[in-house]
This record gives sequence, C-alpha cells and structure tokens, in this order.
Amino acid sequence: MEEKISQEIKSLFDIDVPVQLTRPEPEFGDYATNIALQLAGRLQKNPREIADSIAERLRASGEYSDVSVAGPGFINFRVSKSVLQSELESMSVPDYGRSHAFDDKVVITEYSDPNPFKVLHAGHFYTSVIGDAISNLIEWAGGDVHRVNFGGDVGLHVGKTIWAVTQQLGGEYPEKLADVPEDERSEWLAARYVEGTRAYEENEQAKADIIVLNKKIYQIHTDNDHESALAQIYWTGREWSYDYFNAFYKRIGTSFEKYYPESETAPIGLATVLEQKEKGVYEDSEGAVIFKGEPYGLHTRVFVNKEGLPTYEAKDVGLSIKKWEEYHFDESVIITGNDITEYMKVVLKSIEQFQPELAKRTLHMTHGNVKLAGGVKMSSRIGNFLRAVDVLNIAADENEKIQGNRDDAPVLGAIKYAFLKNRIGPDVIFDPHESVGLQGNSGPYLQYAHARAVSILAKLSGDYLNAQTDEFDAGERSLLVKMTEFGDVIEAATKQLAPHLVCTYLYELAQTFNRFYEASRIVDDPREAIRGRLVGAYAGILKSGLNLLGIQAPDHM
RNA sequence: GCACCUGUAGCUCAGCUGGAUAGAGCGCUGCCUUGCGGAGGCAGAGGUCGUAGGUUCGAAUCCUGCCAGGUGUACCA
Repeated sequence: MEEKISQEIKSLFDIDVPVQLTRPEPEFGDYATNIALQLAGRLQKNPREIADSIAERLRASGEYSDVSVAGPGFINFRVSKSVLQSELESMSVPDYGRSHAFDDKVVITEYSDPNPFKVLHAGHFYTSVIGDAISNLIEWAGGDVHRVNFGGDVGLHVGKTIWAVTQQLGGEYPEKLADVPEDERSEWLAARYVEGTRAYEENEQAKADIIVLNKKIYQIHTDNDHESALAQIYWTGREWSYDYFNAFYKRIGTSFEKYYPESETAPIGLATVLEQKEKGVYEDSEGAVIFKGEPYGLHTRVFVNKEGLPTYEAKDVGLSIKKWEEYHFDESVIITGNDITEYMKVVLKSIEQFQPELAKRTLHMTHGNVKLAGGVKMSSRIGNFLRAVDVLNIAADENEKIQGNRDDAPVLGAIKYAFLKNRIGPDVIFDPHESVGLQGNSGPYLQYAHARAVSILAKLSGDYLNAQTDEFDAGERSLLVKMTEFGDVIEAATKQLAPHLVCTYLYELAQTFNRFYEASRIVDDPREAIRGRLVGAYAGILKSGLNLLGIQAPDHM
C-alpha cells in the first residue's frame, strides 16, 4: 500500500518520496498518512490541496473505501472488505505475523551472565527475560539464533569466596563441604562471598591472602588440577553454582546453547591483549596494561592488572574473539545492565582497532535495575538486595492471595510481563501485587483473555474455520482491523529490539476484543461461524504474541 | 569535574525517526449486570509533557543552557 501511494505521488508531482502509513484513531480510518504535510514545503503548495489530489487518485483505484482528507492535510482511508477477507484468510496459518527480516542471518545473543560463587539476583532474572524475548523475536523473523551465557568462574570475587570458605571449613578440607545441605548450597556460597568481600576491605592480611588465592585459582585452570584440596573445593563450589543456575533457568523456561566461563576466555583475552600491545593498541602503564579511551571521548581502562592477571576487560576481549571464531555471526547482541555502558564502549573501541568487522557487528544493549515497588519489605540474610528467587517467591505469595495457587504459569507470566511491558533502558519498578493482578495491563489478564477465547471456541459446533461473510459488522470489523496490525507490530518490535511494543499491542487487542464481545453474541448467533473464525484468529494472535514474550498461554486457568 | 541515562495524570508507564483534542493501567466518581469465562463495558474528574530559550507552518518529540535523580569514571565483575 505504501509503495502504491508512493507511485501515485510520483505520477502526480514527479517526486520520489517514501510513504509511511500509520494507524490512526479508529474514528479516522484504518490507515493514515501525513505525506501531504511533508510535501507542502517542497511543493510550495497548500497541504490540503495536495492531500485532495492524492485522495482523488486513491478513490479512483477502487481499492479503498472512505478515502478522506482531514485536519491540516491527513489522508485517512479504510481498506475494502476483500482486503479484510484475505487478511482473515492469512490468519489461519500458525505463524501469522512472521517476518523475514533476519532470514539467513546468524545472530548470537548473550545475556543473563551470572557469576558462579555469587548470588543470582533479580537483575539476572530480568536480563534473562529480556534476552529470551529478543532472541524469540529474531528467531521468528528467520534468524539463526544462538543464545549464550557468560560468567566469572575466575576472578577476585572467586578468591574472596574461596578464602571465606576455607575460613569456615577451618582449612582446605573439601570433604567437609558435604555437610552443607543440598538446598542451601547456593545461599551458603553467597554468604561466603559477602564475608570474603568484607575481609578484603577491612583486613590487610586477608586482602593479601585473597590476592594470592586468586592467582592460585587461575593456576588450577592452567594446570587442569583436580587433585589438590583447594582445587576440589573450587570445582565443587563451581558445580554448586552451575546446578543452581540451571535449575533456575529450567524453571523460568530459559535455555542456553552454551555457557562461556571466564576461565576459558581469560587466556585468549590475555594473549590477544599482549599481542595487540606489541602493535600499539594497548600500552603499559604503572605496571598494568591499559587501553587509552580519551582519544575517542572515552576513559582509560585496565585490561591486565599488575599481577599479570586479565581483568574483566581482557576476558571480554577473549569472549568476543571466541564468539566471532565459533559463529562468524552477522550480528552479536549483548544484553547487560546499564552500569557497564561506558566500560563496554571502551572494550569495543579497543577491539575495533584490530577486528573492526567484529566490533561493527556487535550491539550492546542495556537495561536498568529491578526495584521493588514501595512498601514491600525485603529480608535476606546475605545482604540488602533482591535475589532472583525472591522475585519468584513474592509474586507467588501475591498470586496465592488472589488466585489461590502458586502455579508457575500465572506467576511467571505475571513477572515476565511486568518486566517486558516497559521500554528497555530505565529501571523497572516491580510491583508484585499489580503484576499478578487480574485486571489491567498484566500477564495473567492476557492469559485469561486467551483462555476465555479458547473456551468460547470449544462451544462452537459448526465449521467456523473457513467461514466467509459478505459484510463485516462494525464490531467484527474493528476487531479484524486491530488484528491486522499484529505483523506490523512484530516487525517494529524486532527491528527496534523492543518487546514492550508487543505487550502494548496485545493489551490493546484484548481491549478491542472485549468491546466486540460485550456487544456481539457468538455461540448460537446467526453470525456464529464468522465470529467464531475471528475469535479463533484472536486466540492465535494472543498465543503467538505471548509465546514470543516467553509467556505461556494455557487453554485453561 | 567529565561522560552516559532518566524526568509526561496521585502512582506505574506508553507516545519521542516533528504533525489531528497528549494516551493506558492502577487508584478515585457515577452508570451498565437474569449473559458465550463480568478477570468486562460505558462515562467522568485528574496534565505548565522538569525548566528557560531556539529551529519550524507545526515541538512531549529536534538543538542549546539550566535544575533534579541515577550510573560510570585505573588495576572488582
């Protein structure tokens, strides 16, 4: 449609201009364009005159009904019923709304990034949900998506934790770890991390010991040591963290193709940084190896510290190279919290110096922090922050109050939707009560909307799947028109990596449906068949949309 | 200090590649209800779009200054 209008303009005014259609308020029409307003300046003409002559052409084409010019020069029009009928036909396929924007593209998405030996906090939950939704969108657009995860199994935080572990055990006694109950392991390690961090800051001797221990842990990897007492403590602890992460991911429905531990990327990063130092990309400074960001408007960061150990920066260089070599991706999307925005710019700028193509294809997208809405008290033995599991428990508590159950389908639907309905970037205020709420813009509301539609379909007797009609009535038409927006919304959400657009749309769609449903009987109505077909398409779109967000759409609730 | 992000209704947020009376949910007022899942529908109150300028026929949207909050800023991740 946009191209056809563009052609009409070409033949009228001999100007090549792209036309963008928008979806105006339903009272104006199905589609609108402000192209006449844009052309007014260039043509030195009154925008209403331009709009009138374009509208004249559109009317003559016979493909639209109700072509009108309104306001300062908007052209509004409605599509003909044959167009609507064929749109309804196309909704019969299960992948209605799918685009091909990422056909033949290899895309690697990296998100979640929890560190072994540390707690899995709410931010990891949030970033996992975002990463899943974005991966799903790209995949649905034809992309060959590889979801990967990255985490620090070596580094100072590990030194701190292991130090506190040996203090707790009274020495390097790996066999004593068996005394920690299985369901408390993760929390037990997280508590050790807190102790280790405090000791590092407050106790000079402990700090020195931790620095030595940190080096030893790198050495465990270099030597592939599984025998020494320290190594056994280390590997056991790492396994505990991995088990915990995997159980959590399984519960929330996330799965990764690969987990890159920093112990794997560190040697590659270190070697690369040292090699590129010879070529002048990185340089020595005060015993460390740095990249000077100031020439690029960034700041300087340390890639190898004076202990000779690679910092997070070098490990990220190693990760980037490893991903590049293993996948040769067309696009790499890295999703993290926004606290490392500037940091990542420096890392990518340094990589750009010797692997420009890799840097060019890498997109770092960031989100804010998860905060609890006011009034909800958090208690955690190991610190004043929100753990991933706390989010799950609080939402389950609220769901129990309202729906009388703690089922994962509604609870996860509630949390994921609450995380995704806002634009990615600013902090998200998580309100557990509102998230599980059955009214308003919530996950369970949409799940309910889907279940209700399915329940209506179950009551239909005739063959509604291929129903036809000569004319849609007003309610049917508004629902159908709203449904035709789905593909456009998915396309925009994919292009902009903005899942919240899907949320907004699904909610508006449900509202449109409720208006239709309020006024139109379906079962045992003369128009049962055609309305049933519309309800079927509606249920299908809700399900597709929710699934893209990583949310289940159960048939019953 | 510098850099980046954010500031829209009481609260939580859409809208931001400039365009039609600035939208939604929650909360608040009123109405609808013998009904296919009412977990709904209709109507209403509520807004100097942080602020001062600028660009434009037109600015919540673009530019600049300022104010407020957040984050980052050399050996943590």
